[in-house]
Amino acid sequence: MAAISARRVADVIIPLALDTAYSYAVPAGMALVPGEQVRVPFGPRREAIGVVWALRAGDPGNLKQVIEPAGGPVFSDDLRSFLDWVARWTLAPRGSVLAMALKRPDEERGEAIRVGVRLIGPPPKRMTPARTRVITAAEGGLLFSKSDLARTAGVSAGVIDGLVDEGTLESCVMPPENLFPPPDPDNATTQLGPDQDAAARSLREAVAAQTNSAFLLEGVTGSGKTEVYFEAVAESLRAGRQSLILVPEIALTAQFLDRFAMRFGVRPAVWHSGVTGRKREKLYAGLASGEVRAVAGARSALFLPYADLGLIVVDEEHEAAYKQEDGVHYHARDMAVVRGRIEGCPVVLASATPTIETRVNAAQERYRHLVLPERFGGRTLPAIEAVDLRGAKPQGESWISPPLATAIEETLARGEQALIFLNRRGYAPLTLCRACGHRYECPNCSAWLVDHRFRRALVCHHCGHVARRPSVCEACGTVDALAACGPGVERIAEEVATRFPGKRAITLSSDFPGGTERMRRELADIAEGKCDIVIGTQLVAKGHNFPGMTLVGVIDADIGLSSGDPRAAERTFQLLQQVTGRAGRGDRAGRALVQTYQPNHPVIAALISGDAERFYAQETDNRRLAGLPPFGRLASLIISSRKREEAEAHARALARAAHAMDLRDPRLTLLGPAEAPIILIRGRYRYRLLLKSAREFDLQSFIRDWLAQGPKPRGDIRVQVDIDPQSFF
DNA sequence: AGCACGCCGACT
DNA sequence: GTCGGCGTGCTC
Repeated sequence: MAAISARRVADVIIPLALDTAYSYAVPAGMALVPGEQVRVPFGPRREAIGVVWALRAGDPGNLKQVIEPAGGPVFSDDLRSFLDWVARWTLAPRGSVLAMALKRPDEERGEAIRVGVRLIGPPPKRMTPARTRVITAAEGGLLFSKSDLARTAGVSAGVIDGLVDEGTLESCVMPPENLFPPPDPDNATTQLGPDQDAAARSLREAVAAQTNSAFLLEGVTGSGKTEVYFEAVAESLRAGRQSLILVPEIALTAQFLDRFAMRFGVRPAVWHSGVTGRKREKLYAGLASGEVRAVAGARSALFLPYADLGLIVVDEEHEAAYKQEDGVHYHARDMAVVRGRIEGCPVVLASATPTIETRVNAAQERYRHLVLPERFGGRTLPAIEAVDLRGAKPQGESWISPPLATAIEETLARGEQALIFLNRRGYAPLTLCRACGHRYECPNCSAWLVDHRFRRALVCHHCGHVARRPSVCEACGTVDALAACGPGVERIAEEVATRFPGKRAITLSSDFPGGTERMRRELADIAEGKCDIVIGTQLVAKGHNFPGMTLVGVIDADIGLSSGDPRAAERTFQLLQQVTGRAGRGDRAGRALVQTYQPNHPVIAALISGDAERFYAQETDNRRLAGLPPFGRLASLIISSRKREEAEAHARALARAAHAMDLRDPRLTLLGPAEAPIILIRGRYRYRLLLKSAREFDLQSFIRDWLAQGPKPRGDIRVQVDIDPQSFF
């Protein structure tokens, strides 16, 4: 009938750093649908697997032909629109964005055949105790996997083989294990409080309506946010649709998965970049078929090919881990909102400390704001006091002020635990020579080298450069004249050891020797009260629970306040709020002492007064006045090269190009090159040019033009664009 | 990302 | 003469 339709052309995107779709002739008789994966010839002697972005009738001319369909999940219209949108927003080639969704499962190996056995025949002629146990365990004729049956009967696999030979057991092929048992929406065991219930009802209604909307679900730790959004997940399950719960990388813990299992009877499918091999294949297949109903995943889970997405939750939406800073630069929280809009499903952003961006979106009613006002257990917040270091400066090599030292003594005397927080790894942030004043700087980044006494090394915290800690000054040759300046957690540990002899102290930082396993054991020890003092970096502020801490001491609350980042104040406030919030046990409120040279700084003052709302209001005003996000836009151009001079020269050339284009537009400011330090990451020198513009100005088209008209990167130079998180409603 | 082409210096 | 270093540009 329709012989003409045989002349079809497929526009294919290849998962490489290419933005253009390439057209291929579809051979007569090959059935293809848009979104299907295909194998195509690519270049003189290469084949590639790409995705059919569009199919159209047309003259194939002398186009190359599609080789064959390549199997795997079909990329839905929604998913392709989403990938197009992300590519446009991030100014990345579409192929690069596709590559994030198309990490091909490893070449499929044949399904491993699992052997199962079943009781069928008469007992064997010769009975033994081991054989009796097996027969009893296999009672009922059900199919058991060989290894399971051997384990439950307490015998070795040989006994089972013997029974198969006797004809008592029959061996057969096990059906493949169901890796993704369906969660049960009606498995709830706990009752929600009235506030939780009201919030849950709003979310359930939005999920049931199957239309797009965004929510900010705000509630302090312990207010039961998770239980509330679990109700939205349950509603999505009842509707037969899929749910995605995005969590910051560190939060994909057994703890979270068990909590999910408690509510739904089974754990959710898990996604992060470490999921490989057969697990990954199965997840892809299960997502495409709709069999996988709930996924908990890190930010990259946002790009998976869901068959029918009914809900996206972004847990801890304020977490910086949602921002991807290499390859395609994107913010998963914001892209989640966009995917929800395209898929037509609700998006829930949950946090105890929402970002300013999200607060503003809620205040402007782009997001619906659901608030859980109370701590569920009714636990009181700790009393927070400032220790003004201008008056109570510790003497000499000491960093613990007299008031803090006294508080620690009192705490230990009551047999309770104390947490000492300093967000600085290593022993000392600066090393200099007492004889000539020479400062040890990173040869790559011009940052100070941090003394790591435990490792006997000077380390750059920007690029990871490591040098042996010298005994002779590299500048003047004086022997043993190096002086450590300022404290890191290792140095605090040293002070704790001399001040509180006989007490057990543990230092927790990302340098923790012995890996995750040892860290887990130490954390368990802390929870059981086997430790008196914990000293830690921001690692102790998130994730791990310290049930018995009654005192928190902050050694230097001013760290982070003077950085040029527009989010520095907000981040510092949230970090300090989280860590001081660790003080207190179930039975009574704790106490937090915060050492600072700037007790009147808005961040410190807000922390002490506990008036977070006032702080956020002030900070929002500041952002508005300064034209910073979310009221203005920020973007960075990241110029990177293996050669430092190349990166620097290109940054200068781009800055000159901006002036040549007469872009001294008052709406747009170019910061740098002087303001930005060069840092070395994974062997490449990175240079950031910051661009600031007024809200209505189209930063993206400007950058696109600018990059098109400015100097072309030559050789090894790469230019990447990082558009600041925004609102999309 | 590959892969070819091309233009240079060092070798059988 | 040609082998191979890697800088540049293209892939329907």
